[in-house]
Amino acid sequence: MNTLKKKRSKNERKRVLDSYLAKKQLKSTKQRDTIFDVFFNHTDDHISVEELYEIVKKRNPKIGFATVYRTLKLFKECGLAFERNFGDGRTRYEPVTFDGERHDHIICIDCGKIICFNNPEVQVLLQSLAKSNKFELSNYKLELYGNCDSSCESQDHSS
Amino acid sequence: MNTLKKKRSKNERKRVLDSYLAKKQLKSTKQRDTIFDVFFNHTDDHISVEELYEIVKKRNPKIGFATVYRTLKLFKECGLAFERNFGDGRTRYEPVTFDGERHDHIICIDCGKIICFNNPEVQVLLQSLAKSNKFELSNYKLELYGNCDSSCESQDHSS
DNA sequence: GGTAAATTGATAATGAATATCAATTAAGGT
DNA sequence: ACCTTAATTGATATTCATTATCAATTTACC
Ligand SMILES: [Mn+2]
Ligand SMILES: [Mn+2]
Ligand SMILES: [Zn+2]
Ligand SMILES: [Zn+2]
Repeated sequence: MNTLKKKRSKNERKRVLDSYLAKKQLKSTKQRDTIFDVFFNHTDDHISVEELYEIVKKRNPKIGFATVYRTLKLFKECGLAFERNFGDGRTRYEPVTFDGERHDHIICIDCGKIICFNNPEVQVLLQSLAKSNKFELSNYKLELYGNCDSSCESQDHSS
Repeated sequence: MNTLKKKRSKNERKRVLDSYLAKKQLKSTKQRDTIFDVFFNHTDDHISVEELYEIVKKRNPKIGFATVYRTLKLFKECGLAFERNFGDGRTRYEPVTFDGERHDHIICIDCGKIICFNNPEVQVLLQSLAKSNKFELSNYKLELYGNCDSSCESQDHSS
């Protein structure tokens, strides 16, 4: 992803957020700006609320974690972020990328590495599976767990 | 499932539990017997700990809910029960059936109805998907959400 | 029956997430 | 710039499911 594209992305996101705030009669605040900057400039995906809060605090120590919770939920509501719940009990968020399509994850049970994937075959198969059970599929949750390779065991991607 | 088969199943389960208790130097207790009976005679699948506790209390009001938690975990450890976590924040358990194979679920977002399914195609597809990402697949979580039909909305399967 | 170790159940503690609420701040009109 | 109003914030309390604690009880074995 080149610089131009990234810049455009940020502006687009800002526009999405601003129009959502206007539509819902919400206000633009310094705290939301700060969290916006930190969240969308963060390179690592699938950050937990606590992790993001720790980074945000460095920029502005006065921001409370309730605000971080609230703001991430706001990003989710306006379609800028996905909310994730892998098995570890802490909610994580990741930016919605350009295409905006859903995707699923492969998680290494040794080092915590997470790979995102979007496989159309899976979608088709699950759709027909639901149909054959007389269900109208509206959403699904899919997570693969395994080992990424034999050399990752000494690492630790968890916080 | 006829009566003979069900009876054999119960005896087999009892044997599995007893041999596990022996192997781990655990003890057979009245409480474990009661919870065993209630859990494996319960027809509805995917029962929550709280729900099971309420039924167990009718049989023996002195049993504490900590014991129900502990015993369901015991059933899981010895391979007699699956532990489930759908999105509602409460852990559920279901008996492992004869074949013992894993299975996944379709959940109606209107009435809470849950259908279990075991589709070999899914397994194969996910296996190859993991392989193509250089992962050794060891487990996965798959839940489909949708509507079972148009006549279920007035019902309520939640507790 | 006696002994050691496992079990139980009442209760406290945990931890992530949400609710509360007084003080602050943003936005729009004047 | 001031006023008014409603949204926002952050410290704190609360919720809720689950786990930890621990003295009293019960089981298994001799
Ligand atoms: Mn992802
Ligand atoms: Mn099932
Ligand atoms: Zn790994
Ligand atoms: Zn339904």
